[in-house]
Amino acid sequence: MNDSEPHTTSQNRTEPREKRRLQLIMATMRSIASHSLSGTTVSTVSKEAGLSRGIINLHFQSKEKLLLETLAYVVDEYKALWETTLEKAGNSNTEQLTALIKVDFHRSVCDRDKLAVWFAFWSETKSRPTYRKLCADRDRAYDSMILELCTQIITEGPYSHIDPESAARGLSALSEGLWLDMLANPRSMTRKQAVKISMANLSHLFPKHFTSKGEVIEK
Amino acid sequence: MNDSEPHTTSQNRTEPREKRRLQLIMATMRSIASHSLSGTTVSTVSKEAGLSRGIINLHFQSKEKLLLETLAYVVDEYKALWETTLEKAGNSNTEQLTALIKVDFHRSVCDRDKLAVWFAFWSETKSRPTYRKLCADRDRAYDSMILELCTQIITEGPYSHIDPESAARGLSALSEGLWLDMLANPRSMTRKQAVKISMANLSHLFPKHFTSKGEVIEK
DNA sequence: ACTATGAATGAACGATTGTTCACTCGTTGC
DNA sequence: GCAACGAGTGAACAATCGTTCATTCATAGT
Repeated sequence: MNDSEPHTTSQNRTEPREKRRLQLIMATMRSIASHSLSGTTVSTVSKEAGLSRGIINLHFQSKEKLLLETLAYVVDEYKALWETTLEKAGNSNTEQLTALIKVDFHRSVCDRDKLAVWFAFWSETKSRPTYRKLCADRDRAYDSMILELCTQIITEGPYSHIDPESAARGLSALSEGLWLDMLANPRSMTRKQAVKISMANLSHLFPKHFTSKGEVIEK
Repeated sequence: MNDSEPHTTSQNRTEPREKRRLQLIMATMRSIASHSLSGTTVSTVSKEAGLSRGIINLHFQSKEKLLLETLAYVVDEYKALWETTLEKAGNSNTEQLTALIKVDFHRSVCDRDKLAVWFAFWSETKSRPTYRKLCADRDRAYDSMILELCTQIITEGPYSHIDPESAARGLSALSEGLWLDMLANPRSMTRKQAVKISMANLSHLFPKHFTSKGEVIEK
């Protein structure tokens, strides 16, 4: 009786509040990925969700708040994956750093729709302080953790010629650059290649800790 | 007599065609930087240029074409700087690679308005093939040159364990990631630091060719 | 000094934007 | 089975979008 509901299996007329909100956030990500941020309107999102235009103002007060919650969603998801992965990883600095790198290229992070969302908001941080605040939230935790690991590994090495700050910033910048390549040129940059490049970089930076094949050298 | 003309010194009523076009492209870059791409309208651009709304359709047929020419402008400027720098640089592979890295952090490339333009369009490449084509134009020349240099240096080293392709892609990804940091967080990432990080990376990658202080090792 | 030229303007257009709200309709409790 | 509730709808709104074009005005040629 009810046909052609895009992207949702069961389309009950009334869904639990939280489920609808998530559905709309997903639709927003798809819209940003396929129409870009400047082309994303209330119409494109609601059409993507298979619902009416009014639904967005019902569940989020405005389009702007929907966009903010969409950004918050990918930020929170990244942070959550990041934390659980770090807990599961071994206690050694090398294992933790390896885990951190691999999270960056985890399937759920490198989803093309999500990458489009990241860069859409990143590119607007200069003019929109609210976006910058949310992105900075992610950066802070990530940067301080990676800096701590680099500092400890440099002491362990010892790698007396390496500046911890520069090493840490270089590592995170490399991940971001590889993300951009995956977004802009997915055919020539896969998750697998990105991991390979990142781990190779680690082995050149800390040759006493990482092999050129991306393996960790046990003590 | 004639007061408050934004961003232009002499504001003759009629300017040469090419001068006006450039003025509008500059205004577009400032608008993208301060209002973001999704917030850039014909009104914001013309206001930034201190001219009327109709001026855009007069000199460019449409807003879309103005945006495309703005992207083409930064692409061409980057390529031109890139080529002249390469010509001026020494003949050795190390000097050329160093020159290539330094171009990426040249003052005119890392101008914050231009970085905003780069990322604004990059973030839309997924949904706009026209943008992707222009960006890919830059990438092609850059990537093939950097790959060639890496291949030769690896042979010279020799660095038998390094994959040229991965090394080249890692280098360009690092530059892109550092650009993003300069855009999103200009206080903690300066051009000077970016060069330092890039050159340090080079010294870890090719230790027989580059010192840890960013100097080239002469044969 | 006067006219011809074309660059620049800005009011007006239809289309589309985000938002509102009177309404419809499925669900739940009695 | 019926009434009460609330999630969802979509026509209508003012505002703004990109674009058009008759008009204005500075400049150059005679």
